[in-house]
Amino acid sequence: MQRIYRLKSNGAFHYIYKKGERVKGKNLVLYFAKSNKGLKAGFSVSKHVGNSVTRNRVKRHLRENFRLLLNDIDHGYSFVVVAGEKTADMNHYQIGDELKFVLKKANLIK
RNA sequence: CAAGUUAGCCGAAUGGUCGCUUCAACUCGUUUGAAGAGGAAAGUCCGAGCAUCACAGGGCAAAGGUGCCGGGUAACUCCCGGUGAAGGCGACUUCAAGGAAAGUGCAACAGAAAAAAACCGCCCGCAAGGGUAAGGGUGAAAAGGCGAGGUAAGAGCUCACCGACGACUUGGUGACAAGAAGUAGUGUAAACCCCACCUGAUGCAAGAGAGUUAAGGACUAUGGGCUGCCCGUCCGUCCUUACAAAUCGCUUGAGUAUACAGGCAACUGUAUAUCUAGAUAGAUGACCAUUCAAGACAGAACUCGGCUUACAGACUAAUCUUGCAAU
RNA sequence: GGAGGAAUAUCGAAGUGGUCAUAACGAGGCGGUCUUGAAAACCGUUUGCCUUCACGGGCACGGGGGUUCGAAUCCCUCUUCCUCCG
Repeated sequence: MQRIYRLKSNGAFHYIYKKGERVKGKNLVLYFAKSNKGLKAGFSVSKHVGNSVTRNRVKRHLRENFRLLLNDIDHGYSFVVVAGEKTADMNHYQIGDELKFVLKKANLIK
C-alpha cells in the first residue's frame, strides 16, 4: 500500500473517531468519514492484542488485504480499522474475510 | 559409555508470483538494478560520545555513587589475571570482600548481666562488707577451648596443645603468604559515620533552522542562573502562541572481516580488504512448492561499550572432572 | 522514544528494622437494640490461603534472591499498573 493512501496525523484519526460512522464486525471495527483528499486509511492495533511482533503482523495482514481490495473501494472516504484482541490468532484469509464483511456492511465496496 | 563443568558459535534453508522502504542508473517509465531488524533490537540498570544551558569558571559544603590487589579500556559499578572467604568428591562456581582500637546509635522478648557484667552459687568474715567469671536457666550472640598446676575459693594467674589479632623479618609490584616478640571488651557500617576515589544539569520530544521576529500575559532591581554559600562573570527575566508536525540532526563508526606480531588473559599494534537498515501512523509481508531436526524468545527509532532478564533446539572445543568397563 | 511514581484484609488507607501485623483507623459483611417495617444511630462480632473433626499449626505486605540474630521496612532483580514530556 503506497504512502499516498496512508492516514497520518493524530488529528485526522480523532476527526474520524468523532465525526465518522462506525461499523462493527466480530473482531474488527471500521470507522469511516467523507474525505476531500481521496482515499486514506489508517490501522490501529492496541497493546492488548499482544507484543510488538504480534501487533506488527496484524497490521501487515490488514494492509495487504486492504491493498488487494483497493480497486473495489469507494475512494471518497477515509477509513480507520481497529483490530480486536482475537486478531492475534487469525491467519491472513480470516482477516481478509472479516475486512470484506465489514466493508460490505458499510456499503462502500462494489 | 553415562553423568557433569567451562568456553564459543548458529538460531530454518531454497525457488517462483504480487507488494513495501531507501539508494543508484538512464531510454524518465508509475521502468531496471542493489540493499533492507537482533543476540538479546528488550529492561532503561550503569558508562561514554553528541547537543543545549549566560564564557557553565574557581573554592567550601551538601547530596549521591564506588570500595581486596594488579592490569585492560574513551569510560565504567564492566572485563581479564591474582589474593582471601564460602560451597562442591572433583572439573569448578559464588562473593557491595576498606575501617568496629576516631566517635555516636541499636542489640526487641528472654536473661542476674547485651559491654569494661556479681542475681544465685563458691570462699573469707560474728556481722557490715569484701574476694571470685569454675557451675546455673535465657538468648542469634555470654567475655577464647580443653587438660594440668595453682588457690581461702577462684581466675590465661602460670604451663602444654589448639584457635583469633599481630610489632618485626623474609618473599611478592601489590592484595597477601610463611615465621614470629607480643596482645586480649561481642555483633551490626545493604545504621549514622570515618578514610580513599568519582560525579554540573538536562536529554535527539536534546538541538539546528531562528530572529535585535510578531502577538498576549506575569514579575520587577531589596531582581535574575539547571542544588546551597562565597568569589568571579553576565543580563532585565519568565511563560504561552505563530512562522514551524516541512527540512537537517540520521548514520563512516572507540566500524566490520582476515592475516601477522606482543601479552597467561582482557586487550593492543601493523597491514590488506570492505561499506553493511535509516523509517517518521513508522518499511521485511502475502500466496504456492520442496527439504529437515517442524522453527523458541522476540521487531531498529541519535549512536556506541557493558550489565540484567527471556529463549525451541542444533553444533564445536577442552592433555577438563567423576563413575563404570576394557587394555 | 525519554523521564518519574505506586503495589499492605473485599475497598480506601496507617505502619519506614524488634514482643504474632491485636494488620491501627475508616468503609463493607454478619448478629443484636430501637421500629408496624426500613433507614439512621448505638453495641458486639467477622475479616486471605493451606492443613485439621476440632483445638491448634504453617504460609502470606506484587514475585524471586541477598544483608542482618531478626525485613512490610535496607540492597539487588523481575512483573503489573499509573502519570508527565510533541
